[in-house]
Amino acid sequence: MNFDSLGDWERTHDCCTLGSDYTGAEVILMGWVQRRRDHGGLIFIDLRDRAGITQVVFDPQRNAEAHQRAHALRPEHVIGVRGEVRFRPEGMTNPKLKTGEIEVIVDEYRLFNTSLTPPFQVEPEVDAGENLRLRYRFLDLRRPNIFQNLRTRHNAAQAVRQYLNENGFLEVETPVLTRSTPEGARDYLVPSRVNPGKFYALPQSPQLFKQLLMMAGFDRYYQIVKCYRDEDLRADRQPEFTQVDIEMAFVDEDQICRLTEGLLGHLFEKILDHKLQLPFPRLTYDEALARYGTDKPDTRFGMELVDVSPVFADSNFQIFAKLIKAGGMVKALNLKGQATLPRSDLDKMQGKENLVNHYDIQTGAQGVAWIKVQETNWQGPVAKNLTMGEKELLADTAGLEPGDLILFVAGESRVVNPTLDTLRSHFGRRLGLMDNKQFQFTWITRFPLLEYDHDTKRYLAVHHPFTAPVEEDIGLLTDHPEQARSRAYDLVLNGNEIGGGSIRIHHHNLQRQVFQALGIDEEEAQQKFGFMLEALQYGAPPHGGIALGFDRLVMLMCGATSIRDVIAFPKTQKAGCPMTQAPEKVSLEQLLELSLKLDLPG
RNA sequence: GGGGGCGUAGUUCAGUUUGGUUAGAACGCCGGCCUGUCACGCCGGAGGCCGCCGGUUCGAGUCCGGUCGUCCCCGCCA
Repeated sequence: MNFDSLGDWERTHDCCTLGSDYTGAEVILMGWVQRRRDHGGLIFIDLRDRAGITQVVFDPQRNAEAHQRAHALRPEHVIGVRGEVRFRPEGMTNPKLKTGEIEVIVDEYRLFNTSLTPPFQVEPEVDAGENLRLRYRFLDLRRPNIFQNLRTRHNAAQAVRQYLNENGFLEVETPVLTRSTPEGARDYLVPSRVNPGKFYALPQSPQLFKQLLMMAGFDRYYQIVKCYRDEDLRADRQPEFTQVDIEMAFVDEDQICRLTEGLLGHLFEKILDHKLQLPFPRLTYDEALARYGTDKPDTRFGMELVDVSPVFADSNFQIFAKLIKAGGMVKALNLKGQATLPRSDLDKMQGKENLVNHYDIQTGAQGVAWIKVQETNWQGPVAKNLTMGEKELLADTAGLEPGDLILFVAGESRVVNPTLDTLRSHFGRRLGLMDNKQFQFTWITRFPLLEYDHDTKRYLAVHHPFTAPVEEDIGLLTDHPEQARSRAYDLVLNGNEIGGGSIRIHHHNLQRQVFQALGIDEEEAQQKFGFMLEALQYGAPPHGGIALGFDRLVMLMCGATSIRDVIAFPKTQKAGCPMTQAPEKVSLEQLLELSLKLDLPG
């Protein structure tokens, strides 16, 4: 096959622009062959570029040679055409195309390149397995739907920059090769050739650097930045991901929340033409857990959890009564009007195995009890064991009406809450209460500062070790560290954690006190965070910030269900890239240079 | 580390429950015909290590064990 060179051709338009007001114009278009409809006589080509599709026509009477050659065109061949824009004949317009009123009749055509038959069809409606799509990502990215997502991502990044620039923020880059920090996620490590036996770590976030920028007096910093965490993947987790990282000096929680709300308001208006309701509602961590069973509630729908322990504490329903006496609780989920739910669905909630298999509940819950509330009687095994008074109390507490189905889970809070959270999400989705055109933000505040880790038998920072405790709780650090609340906040959107931050510690003594509570002794603190402790002694201003998960945010804005759909070249669940085959072995020479020796199991 | 789903033509899938002729469909691909199609149409054709290894069996796509890949989830993710 002979290829043509570009020659002196310059594109005049993209494949989305031309319409009836261009008729008669001579244009040059370039792009990929989407489809060929070869009538033997006329040949129609759908020409595609990133902007759209334009139909071009090869007519033997217009140019016999071009028409003859066009028989050989195949999907994904790369061509340029010079021709005239003309109206389509009466009744031949295609309302599905933006350019559907016109077509380009070809006077001259150049074949720039051919394509092998693609492993999957490069069309929006044809689905292909994700592994194949990632292996041939360059083809997958030609499809308009995934390209649109990345365009939205680009626009979103620009809108973020615009807003923050206008609000006095400086974008500052921080190192990607830095030192390993002992707290938090597993680090990605990079061996140092010039310092044998020593390693850099890729940053889990620019946390320390952005605080140091505040200490440097930069006042307002931001960065759209890659972060790296060597943990297992999920639909909304990649080993490298992007944060909108923000830090401000001389601010408290309110100011950071307001700034974030302004930023997101700007972003949603600019990108989706969607006006957000500001300010966002706030829930304390304790409230969120009580009402939704999770610290990242989906507030697009109600269906809140109700603590019904008082109903059962002294009831004849022995299973529940005993669990409560043992320090447990009974919480309920009132599914309004769902008394018609088939018995089989309820049977699938009985027993650990059923819950795992049918509801993806892996909390260790033994089962879910239920009552179907009818006009005259209440159905279900629980109802029989309740007195009239208990029934009244229950109806009152849970707002029961005829036609309702109420689900109960009893036990320790760490089982009850996540179980009901999963059930609430399950039915929220199933009953169509999760409208992904709706964007419900919620702040979650007042997280615990520390939590006890049973494995390492010490306290760990819930957020990170530089988070300030609530002032009146500082006294608790020595004797009841688990009771101290933090000045941390998360931002939740439709049940997804899309951001989090805190007011930081800016006093040397308090930082040492928190390290102490974390079981980090003076020597270790000096060795690992010495530079930070030092900086705190040279006039550190009050400061705080937030980091937004940019991938998740864009995912939700695009209506996607995985952040892989908004990342150009994402990784699979085993953190591999099917296209480049990364990660891959390296040569012995490379290892030697780094003073490394492999010691593989098996 | 653990639980669950999937793996069959280039692709998306059916077939596996209950083992038994030559493993099917659609789209795609190849050849031919076709001057108004746009999911073009019509005729013809090619295309299979049923993920891999082992076992049970007279016989395995189908049953059993293992393994690899992929997806969802738990743990983990300051």
